[in-house]
Amino acid sequence: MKGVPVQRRHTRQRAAIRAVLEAAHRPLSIGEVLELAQRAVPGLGIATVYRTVGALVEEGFLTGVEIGGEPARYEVSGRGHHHHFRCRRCLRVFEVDGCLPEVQRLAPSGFLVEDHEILLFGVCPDCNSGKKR
Amino acid sequence: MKGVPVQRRHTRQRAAIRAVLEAAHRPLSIGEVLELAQRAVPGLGIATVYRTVGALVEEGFLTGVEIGGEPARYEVSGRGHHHHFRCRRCLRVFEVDGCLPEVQRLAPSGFLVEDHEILLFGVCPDCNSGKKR
DNA sequence: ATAGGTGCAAACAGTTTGCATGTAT
DNA sequence: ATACATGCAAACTGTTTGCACCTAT
Repeated sequence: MKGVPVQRRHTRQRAAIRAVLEAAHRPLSIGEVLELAQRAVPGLGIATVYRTVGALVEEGFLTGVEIGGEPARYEVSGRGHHHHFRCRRCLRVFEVDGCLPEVQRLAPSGFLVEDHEILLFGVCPDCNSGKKR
Repeated sequence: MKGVPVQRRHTRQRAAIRAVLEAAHRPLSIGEVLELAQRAVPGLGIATVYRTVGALVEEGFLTGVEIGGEPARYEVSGRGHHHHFRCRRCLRVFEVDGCLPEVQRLAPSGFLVEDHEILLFGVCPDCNSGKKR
């Protein structure tokens, strides 16, 4: 059987993918990671991005950010509990610090709430000021 | 050119699809709609479900409920502002009445919040009491 | 030398679309 | 009669996987 590797190797593609995600201060989609990482590693294939990002999620280095209907995005872990804002114009997703612990109490009695997600939709500062369209 | 139909027809499949969504008191995925509606219309094809649900959304009869990573679900419109709870065991999605208007204020200044979504994850009463597994 | 990693292409799942046929009006 | 709806299969998109080749260790 194949099994999970017992050891990770340092490769150019893995380094590029990590670098791209660390540099971005917002969650990136697989496509965004591919495009950005290809600047450092031109021949980079999309399968490698999927596999590497998947591995980084398993390692706990990355956390997936799922927003309905759209492809998953990934951000570096460990920035504490936070939520997200998605801009309708540029379609980028931003971090939103803070939370409302009361959300847990929205559920009707009988429902056991273990986790929650708050998503905000609107227009980001850049797009609102007409800067980058 | 093709264009949008100027008139809707009443067909068995459309009636079955509406009925299924009205009977469910929770959002249903395309697959769930197909399975349930096929009890009334055996030969029903999945393309018809996609097209009909899409049309019902355009008409405003249905509203899409998107939960990250999973196929979209649909519920009948007009039940007022509410959010959703997703059970980790049975994977069903339930309505959650109420809201926290303060969520709008989570966004950093400069961000224009136009809408929001709150998702709760956990275990529903059925699954929690060990009823249906 | 060898366990892992990479790129390519094939395989998949969910969704959309073209088209010949069926049917509500 | 005719415009709209349906079912099937093909086409697409995003994601996963098999495999021969490459490379960090």
